[in-house]
Amino acid sequence: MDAATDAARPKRRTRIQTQKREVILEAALEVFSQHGFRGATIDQIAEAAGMSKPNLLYYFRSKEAIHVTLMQRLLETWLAPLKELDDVGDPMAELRGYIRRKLEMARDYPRESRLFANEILQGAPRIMPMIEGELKALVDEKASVIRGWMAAGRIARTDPYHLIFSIWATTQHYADFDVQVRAVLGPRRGGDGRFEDAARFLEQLYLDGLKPKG
Amino acid sequence: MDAATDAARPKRRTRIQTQKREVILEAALEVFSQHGFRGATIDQIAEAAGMSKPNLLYYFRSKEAIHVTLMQRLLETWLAPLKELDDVGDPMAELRGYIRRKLEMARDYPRESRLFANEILQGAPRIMPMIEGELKALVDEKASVIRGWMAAGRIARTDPYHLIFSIWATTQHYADFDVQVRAVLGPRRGGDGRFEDAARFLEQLYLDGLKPKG
DNA sequence: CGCATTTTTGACCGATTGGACAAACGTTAG
DNA sequence: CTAACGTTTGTCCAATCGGTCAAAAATGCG
Repeated sequence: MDAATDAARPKRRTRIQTQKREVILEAALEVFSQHGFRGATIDQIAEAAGMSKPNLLYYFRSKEAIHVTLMQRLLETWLAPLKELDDVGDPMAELRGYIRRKLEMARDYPRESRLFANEILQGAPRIMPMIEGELKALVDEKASVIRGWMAAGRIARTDPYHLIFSIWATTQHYADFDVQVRAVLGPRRGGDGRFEDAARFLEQLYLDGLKPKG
Repeated sequence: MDAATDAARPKRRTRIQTQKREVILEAALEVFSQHGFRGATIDQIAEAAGMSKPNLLYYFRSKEAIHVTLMQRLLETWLAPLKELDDVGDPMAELRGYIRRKLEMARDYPRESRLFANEILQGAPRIMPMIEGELKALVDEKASVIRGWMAAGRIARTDPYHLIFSIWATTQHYADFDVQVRAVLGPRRGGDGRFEDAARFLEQLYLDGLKPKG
């Protein structure tokens, strides 16, 4: 039951090991993000990686080890946009930039978003420590930055945590609920332009809300 | 591979059948929402329903039949808040009411929200027809209502579809990503008050956005 | 080359899964 | 009582799962 920590100490790795582990992780991202952890099978991942199951298990101890390694790498990518939120920049421009970056990630890395969503939905059984650790620490830090902006009267006073949640929710929605979004918008409005439409809408929402001008 | 349509034609049902099917569906909601479709086992559902596996399979043909029946019922509950959005009411009050109702559903029926999210995440393999049918039709109708409000200058002009998406995303987030929300907020801010905090934040966001008063 | 190490594979295993089935049990109407 | 029908269960099965293992194949190296 102990967490399979393949990256615990820096093991010596041959060139082939490094390569193949990369191939496996890419294949696992594809499979896990489509079927979830329990829904995915080692055979599927092995096939997607172009190797036999025992061969795959030569590079990773277990299915869980693959998943843990994948989630660790993912979290870095995942937190990057928030890390860029800069204390000294213009508040509204910083927030707009953050929303734009998150929306771009939903567009360009939907598999990563779904993998993450799947894990959280199941109660984060394998990554809770990372949530309570790195992720919470970063959010606390940035919430504090945002609170500073509010105290200085540079943006409206509100709850910075729920502000961050709302940005996560609205942007990741376009990756996690993609099939629903496309089905509802239909072929015309649901085509390539939907991310631009979303960006325009969110910009207006976070800027002025919905109250009519006047 | 044909959809198990237990409710296709109105089969005769004894009192016991009606009762037990209800018990099974409640148990299935609990189990499916926690582990997803593939992660859940018939044994788990049977145990949660207080009966043996063969007994459960006497009332439902298969695991998939349970899931389909569950999703059909769920969709009704799920669309109810949007159905209440009233053309003739005050636009901002109507939208605020809709957000409130959706947030209450996230608070009071998180299992239903997670079950739905899980299904969409996997690509909606079992409920795509309902998404493209009932759900899309209702959204189209209400988007048209909202567009009417915009044309009349009663709320700001923007994309009504993405407005609805953003309300879904921000409210359901508190059910689907609950463990993350609670972990980030910590025991103090993540307690019972988090839904009221969220309601206050969202009300302000949808009303005025984040621009400082000036 | 020859030897050691790394990589790959086929065969196999125990556990779990969704589901089938017939027999047993309970209930009710005649 | 008893025949008919609805309900429940124990047992079983084939398929699939994650993972092991020993042996073969490939590779690196002096």
